Amino acid sequence: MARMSPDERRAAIVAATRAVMARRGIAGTTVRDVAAELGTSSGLIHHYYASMDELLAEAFEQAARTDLVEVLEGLAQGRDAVGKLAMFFDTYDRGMREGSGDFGMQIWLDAWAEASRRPALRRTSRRLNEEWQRALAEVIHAGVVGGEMHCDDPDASAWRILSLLDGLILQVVAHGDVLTREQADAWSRTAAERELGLRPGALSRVVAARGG
Amino acid sequence: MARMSPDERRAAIVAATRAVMARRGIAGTTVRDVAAELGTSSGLIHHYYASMDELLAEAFEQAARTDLVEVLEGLAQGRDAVGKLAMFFDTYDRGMREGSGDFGMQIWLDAWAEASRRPALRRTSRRLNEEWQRALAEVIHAGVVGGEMHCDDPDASAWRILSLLDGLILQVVAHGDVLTREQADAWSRTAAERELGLRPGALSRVVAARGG
DNA sequence: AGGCCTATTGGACATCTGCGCAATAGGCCT
DNA sequence: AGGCCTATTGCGCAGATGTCCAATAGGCCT
Repeated sequence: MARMSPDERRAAIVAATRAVMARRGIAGTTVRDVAAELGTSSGLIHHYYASMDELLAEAFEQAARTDLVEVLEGLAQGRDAVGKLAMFFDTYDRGMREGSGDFGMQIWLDAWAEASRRPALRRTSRRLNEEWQRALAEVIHAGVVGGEMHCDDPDASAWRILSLLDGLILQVVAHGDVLTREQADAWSRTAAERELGLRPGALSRVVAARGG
Repeated sequence: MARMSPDERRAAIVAATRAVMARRGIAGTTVRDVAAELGTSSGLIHHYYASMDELLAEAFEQAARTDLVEVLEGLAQGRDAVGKLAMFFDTYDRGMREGSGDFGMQIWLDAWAEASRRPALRRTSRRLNEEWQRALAEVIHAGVVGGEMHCDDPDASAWRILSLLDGLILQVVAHGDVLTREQADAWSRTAAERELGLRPGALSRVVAARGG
């Protein structure tokens, strides 16, 4: 394989790892799979990453951060706190049905399950979850200060909204059509409205869905 | 090892598998671990179970059903719908901190993650989750009919309460002390009270916690 | 007691895993 | 051109895993 600069090579390795991860899940991704995807030798991967755990954590970090950034950008587009929150759900829902589809969420299920066995992965997964929660908590706090929302404990509310979303999506991804994506989306918005003392429908979809 | 009847031996194998699963998770349970736990040879396991997949599915089914039955029994002890619901949270919380501890929930994380790859496991996991939801929905329905609660859609409320609980517990099990068990417990009760139009504290712990 | 069924053993086998290492080769610098 | 740094190779190692199999032994039957 062509000789690359360390930075390029590291990026290429992580990209290949993400591709394999999307196909086989985190637990099912091996050094040799990544090397094959990249068209290089397995030794090369260890030249850049001391352990598989480290590589998986890095690849998961990037994949998950891409989603997070997307949601944060959506958040920034809202003009007030309620608008930001509505955009949050919009972006999240769109990412779920377009982006990497169910597989984008599948890696979260894998990460949560593998967290107890892989320290590096646990730290990454935890940190990203906390970032999601913090972003949400900030919007809620701003909404309370601005008089748009009522909430005693923005921190707790953020965890509840996020955890409900996680729990609902989990059913969709793991169990197929027990719940639909539409139900998960609508129900989490409804719960957030109640959580923050908003009128029903205040967090409805901002932009109409594309695919019907 | 003493010679046993096929029925006894099968039961013993599943019991040993459950013990190992509680310690190492589903993905981390190997034939040799089970054999060691049982004090027999690994060959014996395959004499009764054609494949490891089959054994894991069977063991998960039994472990998950044990938890479900425990919660259903707790449910039955409540005198009215609100009391039943409070007992539901009590039993759930107790099972979480006593029984197999965090690892009792770890097998659920494993099951959800593995569901997309193992059909037998997916069916089992899905069916049991639906049973949890149905039990909750029935209590809510009864509470609405009896005038104790207000709820437009008991089915949806049951899914929301369950999914929030799943989502919160997930953080506790996967990420350590991001959230505490106590917060997961208290917050899910609070959310359920709001969901069903109950006064704050209506679903508080029935029996005082033992361990402090 | 003798025979037969089968529960049980203990290890072999092929495969896969992460990881390490000596050898090779690409490319920038003087 | 020559030299040096290091990206890259390709294989080997040790350990783990699921599965299979010939041999052993326990206990019910006649």
